[in-house]
Amino acid sequence: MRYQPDHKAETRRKIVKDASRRVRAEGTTGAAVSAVMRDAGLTHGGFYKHFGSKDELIVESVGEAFTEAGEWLTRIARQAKPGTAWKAIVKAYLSLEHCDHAASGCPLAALAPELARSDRAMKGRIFAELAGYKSRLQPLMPGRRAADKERAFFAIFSTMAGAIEIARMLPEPAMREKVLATARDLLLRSF
Amino acid sequence: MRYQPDHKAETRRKIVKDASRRVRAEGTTGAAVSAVMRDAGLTHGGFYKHFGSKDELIVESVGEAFTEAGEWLTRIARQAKPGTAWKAIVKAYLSLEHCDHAASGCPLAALAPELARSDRAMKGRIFAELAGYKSRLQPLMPGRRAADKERAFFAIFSTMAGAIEIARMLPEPAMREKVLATARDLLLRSF
DNA sequence: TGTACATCAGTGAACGCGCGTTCACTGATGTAC
DNA sequence: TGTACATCAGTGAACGCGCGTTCACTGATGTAC
Repeated sequence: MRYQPDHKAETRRKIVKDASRRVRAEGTTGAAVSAVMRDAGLTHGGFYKHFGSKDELIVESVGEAFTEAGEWLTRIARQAKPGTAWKAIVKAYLSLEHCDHAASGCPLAALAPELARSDRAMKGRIFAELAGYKSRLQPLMPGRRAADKERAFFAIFSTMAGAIEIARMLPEPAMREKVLATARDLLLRSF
Repeated sequence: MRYQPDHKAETRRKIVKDASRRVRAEGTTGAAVSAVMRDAGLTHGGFYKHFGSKDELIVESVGEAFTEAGEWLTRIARQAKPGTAWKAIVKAYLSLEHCDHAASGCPLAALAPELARSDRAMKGRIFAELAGYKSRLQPLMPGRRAADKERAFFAIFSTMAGAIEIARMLPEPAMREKVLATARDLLLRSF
């Protein structure tokens, strides 16, 4: 064969990774198949050798984004002093760095309303990805019992995603930082 | 003339109102010019008698959405007992009713990430609409000084918009209500 | 060992479609004379 | 008072364009004999 045995699988993974960044940066409609394939160094014609439809790519890209964001935040938690993991997550999530780089950030802040509008079949698969993100991060949340941690997850990620989104609408970095700091203060003093 | 003197202005306002609902329900790319005109009982050909471009309609629709949401929440505040205005706003915003009806709800929860991605010229105009929303609602927020109320506005609307967005991704009403209740609890106990 | 054929990831032209946009036209009313 | 023309909100066909998708083809490698 012309290529290594796992060449095709690697190409597919690269397409998903590139698509994941582009979807977060430009939205699900903004990330065109041809642009994604160009990102991966390929031509658009080969796309359907790897995926059955663009929707399939979108679902996998969103899954990849949740996975990457989950890895990012668990790494942050691992590097934090014992007992401060969730505070480290809040500080990293609510940073100007995250705010100004949607492409490598949390898909909730980048895409939530669009994902909520997707059709039933897709919505189910995307919800499964969100559930995976939650089950990965929930143990790092404050609270004694699992139910407390679950509530903390929802409250903390609601505030963080909303704050990043509002901050991203603001033209001045100083204004963005003000919104992020306000959300940080609310969360750090409330749990 | 064939029509009343203010007929054209009224038609334009109807187009903007209908577009505002459709944009909140389906996103800026989902709300096609022809669909918006059909909503208003017109054909798409007449669109450019009223608007210079689709972007112009989007900006005005988002402005209309902020105005409608501002009126809704100030009405809620007016009907609340003295000193509980912001709590009434939190309860109304974080209701299943609002969660399940994006078309008539807050544009932050329906559109924030898409709006953040719009090009510089549009972004400036959309920021101005957000600033109007903020200046209308900030006086109703908890806190003594204006700076406190501003921080409360950012923190509360971040949490509320994020919670509605996450809830809208969930398939079961009970799960949506759990997220909304969690965000309500956080806000009502933190200010 | 050498030739003919099979495989298959990737190419690039082409498809139909819906989009934003344009434009010649309609037809009811107002105005000029 | 009656006729010719101007106005202008709205119509509907058409435009170019980019999209998702399809498909005949390429060409390097592996296999059959």
